[in-house]
Amino acid sequence: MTKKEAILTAAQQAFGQLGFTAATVKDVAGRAGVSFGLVSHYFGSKQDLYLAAAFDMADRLVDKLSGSTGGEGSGLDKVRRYMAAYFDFTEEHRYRFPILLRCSPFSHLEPGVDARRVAEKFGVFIDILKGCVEEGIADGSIRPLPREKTALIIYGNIVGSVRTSLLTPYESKGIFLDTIEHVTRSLERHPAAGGCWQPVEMANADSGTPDH
Amino acid sequence: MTKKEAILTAAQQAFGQLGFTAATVKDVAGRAGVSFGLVSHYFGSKQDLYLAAAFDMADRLVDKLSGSTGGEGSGLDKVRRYMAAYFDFTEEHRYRFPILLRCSPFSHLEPGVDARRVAEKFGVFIDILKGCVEEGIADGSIRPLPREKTALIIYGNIVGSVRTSLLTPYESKGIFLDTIEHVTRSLERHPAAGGCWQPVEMANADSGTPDH
Amino acid sequence: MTKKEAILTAAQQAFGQLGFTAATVKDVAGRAGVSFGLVSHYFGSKQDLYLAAAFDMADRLVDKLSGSTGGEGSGLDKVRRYMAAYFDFTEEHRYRFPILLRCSPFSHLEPGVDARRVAEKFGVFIDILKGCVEEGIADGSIRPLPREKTALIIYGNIVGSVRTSLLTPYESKGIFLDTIEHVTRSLERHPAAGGCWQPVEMANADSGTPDH
Amino acid sequence: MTKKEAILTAAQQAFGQLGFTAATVKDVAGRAGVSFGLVSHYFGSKQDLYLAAAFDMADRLVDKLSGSTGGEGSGLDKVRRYMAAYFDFTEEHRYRFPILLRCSPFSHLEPGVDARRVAEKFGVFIDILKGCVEEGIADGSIRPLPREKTALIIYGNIVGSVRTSLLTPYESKGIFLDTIEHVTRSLERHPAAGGCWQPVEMANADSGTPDH
DNA sequence: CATGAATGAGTATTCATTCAT
DNA sequence: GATGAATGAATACTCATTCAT
Repeated sequence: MTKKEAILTAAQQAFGQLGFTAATVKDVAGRAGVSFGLVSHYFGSKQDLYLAAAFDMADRLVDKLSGSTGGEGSGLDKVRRYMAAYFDFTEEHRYRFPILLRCSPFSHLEPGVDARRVAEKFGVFIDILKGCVEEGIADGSIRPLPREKTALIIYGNIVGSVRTSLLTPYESKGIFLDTIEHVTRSLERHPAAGGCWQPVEMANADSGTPDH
Repeated sequence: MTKKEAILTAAQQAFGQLGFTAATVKDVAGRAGVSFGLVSHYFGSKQDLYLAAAFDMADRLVDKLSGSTGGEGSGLDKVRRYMAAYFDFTEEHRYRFPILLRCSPFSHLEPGVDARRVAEKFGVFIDILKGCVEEGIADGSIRPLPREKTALIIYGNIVGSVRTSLLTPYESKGIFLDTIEHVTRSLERHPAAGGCWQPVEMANADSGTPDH
Repeated sequence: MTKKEAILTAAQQAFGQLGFTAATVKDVAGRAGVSFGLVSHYFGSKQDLYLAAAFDMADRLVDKLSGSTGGEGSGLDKVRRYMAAYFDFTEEHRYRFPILLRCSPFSHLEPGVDARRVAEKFGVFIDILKGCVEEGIADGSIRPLPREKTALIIYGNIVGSVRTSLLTPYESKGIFLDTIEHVTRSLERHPAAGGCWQPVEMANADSGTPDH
Repeated sequence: MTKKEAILTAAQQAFGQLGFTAATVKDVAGRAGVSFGLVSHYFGSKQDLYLAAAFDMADRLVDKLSGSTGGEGSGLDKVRRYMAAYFDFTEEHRYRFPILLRCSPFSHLEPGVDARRVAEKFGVFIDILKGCVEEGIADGSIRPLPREKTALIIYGNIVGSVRTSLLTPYESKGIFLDTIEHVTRSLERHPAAGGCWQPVEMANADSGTPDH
């Protein structure tokens, strides 16, 4: 790993734990094992570093979501695969993911962070999910529901459970799978049949092998 | 309004907008129209002020939720009334509520804030909701589901939609009512009948008359 | 004890322990069990209170030294009685005396304290001692030594041992009596005879009954 | 002189004049001609700077006292040389020495200063002096006296005269030499002979060439 | 007499940023 | 590429003092 990569990883962890304001450039440099001068040498200002760290994680997540929602399957299946991939990603990057909880349009952006650039970047997450919902309504696996709002509600559902799992002290083992079922029950057009969708697979359903 | 109350209200707004670290005591004093010395005179340290501001809002919300979930009705009804009351509260206190989004165990607590005191305070929100779920399972209005996790998922649903509505630039008009239906569809035991629950009433269903 | 007296006593203790700058008016009020407004009501500014507290102790000490050095006896005897009275006083007022260690021309006066008023007040201590030395030289009990400097050296001897006893963690039990002998050996004109002076009596030679 | 050294020297002067609480970091930076940020960059907190400044002077003084009390001579001679070296040091560093008057176990340590670290450091001064006294008692140049207490009394004598000279407005020219004679008369075993000790030499007997 | 609300100057400390090496 | 010396703006907090009740 180059020193530049080390700085980026350290920034993701530091900002994820402490937030933009409370994390310090010196702390990032310390975690990365480099002098603090090198941070600005590579990434410029603190805000630039923050966005670089967040966007790097966002890009990885977009890749994963795009990959998971492609291919065969009903729209409802794809919604389920989207959720599973999202949850999987949070556990895969347990220490680096939290920056996305902070640097997102669903969170309070701290002053000094350019909100427009963030909203633009994260619109993609909603768009991919909305595409799955639309597909499901078209193929009959999902009830006729308002597309945009339904995507937002599901996304809120996802983030809500991620927050519960990562941040709270409450007992939430297995909440990710339950959340997928919760959403499925609400969306599915033919609950009686029960066979309109495939079971999801999550690499790290309970504990997994997180980074670091 | 006494100056002490003015400081508390100003703190709720300032911390809600900017967060614990980024908000400054000077800013709070300025919003309240008092000298900054008076802030520490009444509330001590910044952290004490932060918790006082958050707990004041939490107490108000607990009162509202307790009141709304009492009385007649099925467990599913009570879940619906809980959600309606919660959403109502966010719109009623549009400028003072956000501190509860930040100072909660579902959020990253900024360094310097005592996490235990927060978790203890907010456990009540989950407990009330869990009580409604248990009641619904007992009276047959809600499917047999894991009680604790279901309460957490619903709570995550609520907070997810509040975040979408208050923080994102996405089009989310009416998302609160849709979220209630989303949760209802997922929980209800007899979807066919459709009559196990009563329509909810929200004082501020779309825009309302927020504070300030 | 009136509240005014309580404030003065509290000030002597607080300033003695913490010094002028580090002690606070609020702390003095707290020790005295009165509101801090009352302190300035009675004593005006912090500096005025400081000097009032110090001068009150100084006046008590001057009375004691004057009383002890009067009456019969050789000059050397009077020097010995002066020292004994001084040491006695420090033990009698163990918690209130230290302000005199701080507020004296032999100490660094903290900025904000009027040095002239202090030097004027404390000149009396040296003058009384110098009078004893002069008497001793005249009556032959003390060697012919420079009067002023000898008084200053003895006074330094006294204060040095008081500091050792009150402030240091070093083993110094009985140091007051040894200091008197140390000074006597240095001053006496006829050491061989050994009978030119009377034994001193100290009320609290080792531990005593200090105030508070 | 590097900026770091300049800060240390400035701190010695500022703390010596004003004391720990009253001296400000800003003042130290101003005297050293550097920005105040550099002070914490090099020395951390104000307390760390205070101890660094005091211990630097203490180390210099220990070196001087050790050097002066080594070599040939009776124990009484060594006590005299110890005193001469001590007095010499105070005049050599007239503006930087006073911090040792403040930051010593013989002074009130201001709140915020670690008393144990100070007591440990300054125990050496007493130990060296006690060594000389013991030597003198052994070789017969000093009367049989309690070793520890005698060392403490002499040390108090020294500090008393230093305080008189440096701090008071009283006429004290030549007091250092008189103090040495005062102590000598008290300690010497054979005053009649008068030849058991050598005359001391002080580099700066009256005014000298102080620093700065 | 007595209280404490209210003010604002002053201080230590943190930290992003720049720049010479 | 890499370091850390150097700066100064910003902030939480303390505290003496004033004044209305």
